[in-house]
Amino acid sequence: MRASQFFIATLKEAPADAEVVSQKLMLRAGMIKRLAAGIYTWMPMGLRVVRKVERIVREEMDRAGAVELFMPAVQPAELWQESGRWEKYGPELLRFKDRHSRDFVIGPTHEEVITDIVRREIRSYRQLPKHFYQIQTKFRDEIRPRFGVMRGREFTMKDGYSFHAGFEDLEREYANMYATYTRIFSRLGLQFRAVAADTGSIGGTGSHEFHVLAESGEDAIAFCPDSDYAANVELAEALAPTAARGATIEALEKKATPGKIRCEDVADYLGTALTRTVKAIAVMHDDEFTLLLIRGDHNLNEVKVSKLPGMDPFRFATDEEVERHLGCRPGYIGPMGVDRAKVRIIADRTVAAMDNFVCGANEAGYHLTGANWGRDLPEPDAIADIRNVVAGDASPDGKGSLELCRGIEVGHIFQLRTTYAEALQCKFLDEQGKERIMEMGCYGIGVTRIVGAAIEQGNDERGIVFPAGIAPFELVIVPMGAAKSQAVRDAAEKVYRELRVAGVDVILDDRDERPGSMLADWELIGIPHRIVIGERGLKEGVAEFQSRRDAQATKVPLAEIAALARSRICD
RNA sequence: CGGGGUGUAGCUCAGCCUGGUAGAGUACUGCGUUCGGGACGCAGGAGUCGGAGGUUCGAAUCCUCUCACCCCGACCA
Repeated sequence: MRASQFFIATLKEAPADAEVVSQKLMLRAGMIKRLAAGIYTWMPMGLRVVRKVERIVREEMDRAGAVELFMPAVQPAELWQESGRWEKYGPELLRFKDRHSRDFVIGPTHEEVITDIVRREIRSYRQLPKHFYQIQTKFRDEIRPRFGVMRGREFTMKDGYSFHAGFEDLEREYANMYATYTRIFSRLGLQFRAVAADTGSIGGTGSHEFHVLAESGEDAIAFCPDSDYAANVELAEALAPTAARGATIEALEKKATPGKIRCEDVADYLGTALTRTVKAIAVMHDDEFTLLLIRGDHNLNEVKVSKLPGMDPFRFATDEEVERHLGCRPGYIGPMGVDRAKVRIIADRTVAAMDNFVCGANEAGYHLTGANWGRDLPEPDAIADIRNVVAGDASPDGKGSLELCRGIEVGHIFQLRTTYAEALQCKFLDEQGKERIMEMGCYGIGVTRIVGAAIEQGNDERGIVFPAGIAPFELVIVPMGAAKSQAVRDAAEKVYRELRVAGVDVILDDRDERPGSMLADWELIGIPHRIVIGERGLKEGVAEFQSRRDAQATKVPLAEIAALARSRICD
């Protein structure tokens, strides 16, 4: 490729609304153009990256035994009504009517369509198992699109669906996909981690998310460095403390804490540790008022709470409701002296094991110190895991302690079991000639999100640092002052020809820009390797080779530079 | 949807408070000088000031409505 024929449109400044580094760099490098909220054009430079990601995904899916097809983005409402998701999916599902006012959707995912295909095509256990996948445009009408291509409304996704005669075979394919995804993200050059995910309404353990590790990630991940345990923080279990409750040493005392509402402030004011304080969170389920107790330094896990019996759905109580049930406004509420016939108290496992703690006095401006279960107040009505794990917590697998990191979800594998197959009556005949419902798995990869995630992970002050496998070009040849020097032009053309013949994905910058702006452009775009050819070097018969991460260029005899570049690219 | 903010040239923004000929940088075009780290000079093209209505002799500026976008909270690859 010659730069003059290609399309390069870099920007010195990023549009003001760009938030994360990947979005800024992609806009500056001219890879994407925003058309509407969460909707982007992939410009030629960016599209090359998408295509390279797709190619790796496709190769590995094919190798894993999946077979590619291509389903329509536009889908009739009937299928969605049949699966029940026409009602359940909510406003994220983009719906519209055609000219005959028939209802359609733009597919946010393709379970319905693929299940419809399979139920029509597959009759016998002899045709199973089968794994179909596609790389397709999806549309999800996100509440708040942001972070450019990482949470767009229109995006490219690889979605695969496997169909099985029985659960054991689904488990086999699930393991196959786990391995395949691991291979894909490794080949993409990403630092990632597979984590156990919430299986929501389906239940069971059959779901893993693959996260690219990045500070800007929207998901928190708990993992154990001493084992392979990793889980979404929403899911990671906080074990009960192993140490038993201590002796009730301190006397219960009421202390004035004027204006101190947050646990941090109370602890500071009383000169005690934050870990000795207990915060009470008032929630409502229908008309039932419940106080949730967690240690001052911990955070409530709403997913865990909503899984408790009689808590789904719950909401936070209003100030007025708090005052009605406790006779005190929020900030000083606590479990002490409440009417337990009307107020249920659920203590986090950690809180249940605390002694001599600090809590609100249910009187504005006062907290209690030296509170003890049993002596000062009845034991909680229930003890449960209702908090987020924190770094240092014991790993649920008993093999050490947890650490936290942030991640961008780029893949998700899921044992769907028979949910969709049942709704759409996707059946087959088994060996006994008996009709049975198929077991299903689904497997997604956010292709366009990967581009953003890779840049979040690979960038420096000069721009993008792409993993070699997905950069728009593997190598760029930058001739210095080509307009003036026939020797430079000839040398550049010769090296360009050699590399092309060798099968290198090379771009020759024949734009005759000033050296500074050419170099700055290619660093911004993140091309992994470059060869600089100039009069200065040619006099000594050398050109320069430099990889994107190298601090300095290496001088190489002109005759050898193509071979050197080839070997460096293959590393 | 609730709360906050912004709409002026492709991009970054000034001008608005206090109404009076629409600006700068960058990008683009031409010429000249420059040419190994985003050069410089001169000349030029480029904007329904988000839209509609109103106040006024006069509105980018004041008022009302509206649309779009962004940021903070509840969804997902």
